[in-house]
Amino acid sequence: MLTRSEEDHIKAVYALLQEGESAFTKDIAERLRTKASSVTDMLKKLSGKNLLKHEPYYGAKLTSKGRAIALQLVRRHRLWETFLVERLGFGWDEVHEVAEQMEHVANDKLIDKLDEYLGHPHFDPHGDPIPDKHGKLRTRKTKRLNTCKPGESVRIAAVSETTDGLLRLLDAKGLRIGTTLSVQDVHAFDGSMDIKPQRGSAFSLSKDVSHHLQVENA
Amino acid sequence: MLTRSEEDHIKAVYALLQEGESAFTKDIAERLRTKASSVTDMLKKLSGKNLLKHEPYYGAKLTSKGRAIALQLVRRHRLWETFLVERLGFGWDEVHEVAEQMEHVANDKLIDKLDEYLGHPHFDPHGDPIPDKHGKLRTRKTKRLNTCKPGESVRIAAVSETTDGLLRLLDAKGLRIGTTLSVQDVHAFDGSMDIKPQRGSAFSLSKDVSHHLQVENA
DNA sequence: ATAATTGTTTAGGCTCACCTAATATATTTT
DNA sequence: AAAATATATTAGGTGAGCCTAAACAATTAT
Repeated sequence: MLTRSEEDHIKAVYALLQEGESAFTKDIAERLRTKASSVTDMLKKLSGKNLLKHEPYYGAKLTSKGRAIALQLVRRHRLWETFLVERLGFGWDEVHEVAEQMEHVANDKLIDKLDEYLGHPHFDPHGDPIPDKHGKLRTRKTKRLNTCKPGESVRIAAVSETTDGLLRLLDAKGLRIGTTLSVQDVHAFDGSMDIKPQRGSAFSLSKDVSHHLQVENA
Repeated sequence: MLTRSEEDHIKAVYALLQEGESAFTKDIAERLRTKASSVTDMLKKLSGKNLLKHEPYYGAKLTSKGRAIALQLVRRHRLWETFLVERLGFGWDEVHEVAEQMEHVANDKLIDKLDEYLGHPHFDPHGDPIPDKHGKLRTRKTKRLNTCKPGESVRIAAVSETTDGLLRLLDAKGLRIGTTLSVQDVHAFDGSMDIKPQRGSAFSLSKDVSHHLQVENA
């Protein structure tokens, strides 16, 4: 049985490894709004429990045991988010905080039943894949919108969930999961991009935004 | 913002005050599976936050602020129990532990939406009343089955939720919330009672059981 | 009324998860 | 290559929430 803090650290390491090569102390601390020295302590502790490998000064990697736990947490988080949006009628920009708390409720039967109740969804409201009972993730070939070239036609598959200002911005522009759009122009100067949704008129997106949109070929 | 432990203590005090006159250190400790000295510490702390009055050696009483918090927790707990049974298909004997965890998820909007989703229920799966948003409880005139006399005809309104062996026993005997039954005989020797459900044949219940059944006139 | 028992509080200690400050290592700049 | 900078670890400290043991208060039995 893990404490909440242990779970949070494992999830942070998992998330950072998803984003890049390694999970560094500093980045973990930033994500958890804590200090690097606290993270070092916890990495040692988790290392002792065989949930991750901590090479001092070179970051952390999860063991398979640790990864299984992280996937379990991600599963819980995304199932609850799905519940909150689809059943309780929350906006997709409001659910992260709440799910962050709910994911720590530890009861396997609960999650199995919730999964069933929701119809075994494969993706959450932000388009992120929900690991199944065994930690298996459905993968898609997606790329970030900012890497697309003028002329490409793509569908929005997922949005990085961490920033809720972003979600409100997308709402305001009428962009959501499943929206199809074509890239009209990319401006080298600032990386901004002119896009045209399938229905609706063209407008431009900053690189900050396009970078957080995962798209797949339409 | 209260910690989980603070919330647990307030709920324990509330529950004990419901059952009897006073909430004593020892009983709180027992309920929380902790030690009396730890409870004393916490009572001091909560006293300082004006959530309860602690008369040393004479137990604790909640202030109105403390009672409001307790009712809030009871509301969360019973709404989640209702969700677990009615939506996820849990048995009524399986939900206490899980709800014990879920009740600590703090988000008012979540509880309001859950309440709405469930259709603003007034009673939980064990027949216990669910406080509304403002902490108001629907009251009924119930009595314990063991206080009934032969010849009385009553309906089961609620079952003390704390003992899950009891709930399984009731399941096995076909007794549930809403079941109507008549009292046939009461044996002075052991306080056991012969009852006959409206449909089905008569059998007897120990005082241990009848004492935990809240009934109302049929 | 005194003694024994039961329950409560106080005193002092422990662990967990954090912190700051100091030190060590790695990386980047000059 | 040396110096400056960024990041990580170690050392030592703090508060929360628990603990045990001892002192204290109230209740019950003799």
